[in-house]
Amino acid sequence: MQDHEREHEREMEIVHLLRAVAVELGLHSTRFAGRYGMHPTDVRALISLMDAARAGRDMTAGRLGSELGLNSAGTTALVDRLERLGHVRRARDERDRRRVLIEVDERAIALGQDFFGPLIDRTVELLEGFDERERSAVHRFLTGVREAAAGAG
Amino acid sequence: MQDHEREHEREMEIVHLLRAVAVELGLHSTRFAGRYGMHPTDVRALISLMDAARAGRDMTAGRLGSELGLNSAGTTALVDRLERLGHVRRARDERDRRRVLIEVDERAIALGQDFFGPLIDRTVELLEGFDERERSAVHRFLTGVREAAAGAG
DNA sequence: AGCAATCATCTCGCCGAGCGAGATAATAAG
DNA sequence: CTTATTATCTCGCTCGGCGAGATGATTGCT
Repeated sequence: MQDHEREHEREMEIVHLLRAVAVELGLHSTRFAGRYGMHPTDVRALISLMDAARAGRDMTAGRLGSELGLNSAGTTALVDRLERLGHVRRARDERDRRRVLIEVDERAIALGQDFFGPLIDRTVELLEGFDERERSAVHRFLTGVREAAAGAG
Repeated sequence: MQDHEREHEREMEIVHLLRAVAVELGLHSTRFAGRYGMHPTDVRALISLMDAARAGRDMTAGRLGSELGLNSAGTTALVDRLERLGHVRRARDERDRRRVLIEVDERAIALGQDFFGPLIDRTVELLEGFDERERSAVHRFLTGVREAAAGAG
């Protein structure tokens, strides 16, 4: 076998690893959802809401729905479910009273940290064993894949 | 700001990048599903089936369902859908006639390659710009995360 | 061999997530 | 001030997935 063939196999192995990781992370979210009586979409919604909160942006019902690819009916149902579970609150936007702001409850945030925290910690530990050039490689790889996935299809 | 704090921020940035990649790959699968009249579960099923085929393992209805976290009723419905679309065939296992082997149709494989091929190619190209130590870093990172996600929760 | 227990899949009836169409209320445009 | 647009919600429906249980095939026990 030639060198460049061997190299290509090595690259394909990484591609399959990446897919396996994506699947595994999906399953992890699903376990989280199931444990707290939610569905995958609800978890994705909480993640979007926490991202927005961390970035200091406020989130409306409509924006949440469009990020998740839901139409308005589905979005209303989603927020109803999360509100019923006590994970979010609805609040009218006083500047534009057509809009409904969705606020995450502090306990939902704590729940998410309890569940995803260990995984995040393990990942950070892993990265602490890397030197700067290796971390940079991981960073470039992930950035490149994200752009390829967002751009393709 | 201290050095180790800066380093920790860099590591958390990678953690968030990883999550973003997982989300983006999920959305990409969803687009593929929507384009061909399928649901996310159907795509995951085809991926499992192709993985098995590539590894030379044959896949039964029950094993497929358990990999996807479906019960037997849901599995039957899933295989019905895929069969109706012509993506798979049912075949009795002649060694153990209780079992139903699921075979992927060649055209379904071609479909998947058409859709995921460009993304895979872009990823391989990306990796070709990496030297062996960098590739090794990416490989170790993905392996570590996969194990952490599989083990946690 | 013969009968019970187990296993793999399928059928039936139901629940609930998400969609399309359209209603309602608030804001913007003319 | 009337009309168009925007944000959300309501209603009725489809269909993926579940629980319970039926059916057919295999294995174990005696």
